[in-house]
Amino acid sequence: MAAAPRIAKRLAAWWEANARDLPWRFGRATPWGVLVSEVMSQQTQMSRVVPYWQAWMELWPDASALAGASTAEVITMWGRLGYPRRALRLQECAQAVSERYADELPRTYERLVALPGIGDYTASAVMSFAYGKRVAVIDTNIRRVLSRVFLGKESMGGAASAAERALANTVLPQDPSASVMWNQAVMELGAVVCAAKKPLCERCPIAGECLFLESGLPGLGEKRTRPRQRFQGTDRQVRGIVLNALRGLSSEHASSQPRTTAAASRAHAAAPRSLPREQVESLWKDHVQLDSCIASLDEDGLIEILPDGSLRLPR
DNA sequence: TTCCAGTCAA
DNA sequence: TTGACGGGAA
Repeated sequence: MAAAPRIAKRLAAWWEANARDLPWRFGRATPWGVLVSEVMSQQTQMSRVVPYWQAWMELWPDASALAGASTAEVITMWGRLGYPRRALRLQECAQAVSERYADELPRTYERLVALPGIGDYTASAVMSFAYGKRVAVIDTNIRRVLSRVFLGKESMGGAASAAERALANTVLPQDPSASVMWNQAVMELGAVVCAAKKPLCERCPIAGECLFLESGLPGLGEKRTRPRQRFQGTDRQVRGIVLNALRGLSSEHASSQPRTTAAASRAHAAAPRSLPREQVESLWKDHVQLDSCIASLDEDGLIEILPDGSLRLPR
């Protein structure tokens, strides 16, 4: 770890020259905007997040604005970002911030992590990126980079171990401002250079300090997470199909892309229509699975089932 | 096929 | 600790 200060210096220079120009970076977003970007980025590539974040923040610039939106509109604006329960949690989070904290995002980790949909990563990211506090951020990129550089091996799957957290805290620069840049730079390096399967070591600013490279990339690409569930034919796919059909109902201008402000206004004004049972059944051949998914969507609060069996987004 | 700025419930 | 939870890109 003695090399950490030297690595931090190289990384800082690399960050200054190579940081992607994302709209919520470089002090251009409010703390709430930063939080929204982090929630949208959970398990989702940044490149896909940008247009959604811009449309979202234009429509709902602060927590109280989002708190006052209809659930149907929130789900519609979430579009095809994936994991739509995140949209529900984000609105619940907005309502909590609006009501409990007078529309001002809390400034402590403990209060942030207590909000709906905000876990350890997002709370830490907001503390660091929005408030400039010295907090170790632990995400999949940082875990991979730190494990490779300082331990010379791949990080294991599953939850971050105590050892990983200790490492992250040990190598984090003492100066708060430097710690923020460190978090962002390490994360960025993991995203664009120190990739999971094909690291671009020839373009890495700290290749000369990397124990993993020095050891010959032992176990690179080795399966270290449990096998992922196939998507085709799963409940996740069916849920997505049902939800997408309902999203298309909210307004005549519905689309899978982030809508314009004007179109969003019309969606807000229009009462969400419902999808007749007959059309619901045409969505998926296996009706047992279909009904199971409809029930789970209902339990999640993502849809409503009307007495006649038709479906709609919650009002 | 795998991976991606994770969170939550069981 | 494990499984469920979207969808798209390489």
